[in-house]
Amino acid sequence: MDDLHMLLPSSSSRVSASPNFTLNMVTDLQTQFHSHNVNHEMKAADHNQIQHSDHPNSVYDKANSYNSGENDQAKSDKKGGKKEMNKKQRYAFQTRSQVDILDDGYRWRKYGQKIVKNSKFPRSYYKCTHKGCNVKKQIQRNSRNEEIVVTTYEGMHTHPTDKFTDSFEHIFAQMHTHTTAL
DNA sequence: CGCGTTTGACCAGCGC
DNA sequence: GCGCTGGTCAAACGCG
Repeated sequence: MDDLHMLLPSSSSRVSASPNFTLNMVTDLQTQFHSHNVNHEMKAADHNQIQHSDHPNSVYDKANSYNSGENDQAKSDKKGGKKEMNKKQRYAFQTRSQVDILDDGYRWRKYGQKIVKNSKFPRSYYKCTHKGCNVKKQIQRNSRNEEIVVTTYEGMHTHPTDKFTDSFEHIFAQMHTHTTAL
């Protein structure tokens, strides 16, 4: 669990020259961890644990019954009858950043924002804009620590990143250097 | 003009 | 059944 609480020092998240660079590191790291089988993958259960560590009455408890798959399908499914849910892969991680928007190499379109209970900050909902890719993510700032941004990914991208093709090793090395446990 | 954001409305699930 | 809450839609709007 410790390795899931990957936080960048705020100083490195505030690289003024290229703020996106560090943020890219954070999000892409998760992907890389996944592909490297280092067990940094976080699923719904882990996700809840994380939230529980911050909010015993986490609103994320409902995440386990999360019901949205492909949007159009989900919509018709809702009308025609419910299906089993809980099938979508969800990955959550926390980053320490001054900005909410993590540029992870994919293009996202914001489709909603909600005030959620137990949080001072609104939760933002994004969809991947790539054609045929239904990945979503939620971004929410931790109400107890404003520096911490919780990002929840749902689904797997069906396409490579639009950018960020630089050598990851360099970034990965830096990430290890800056990673701290909660 | 195309794409992304904002924001109020709507809907479904859940607890009481 | 009702109200609360979270998630999504979609029209209006902004920006390059």
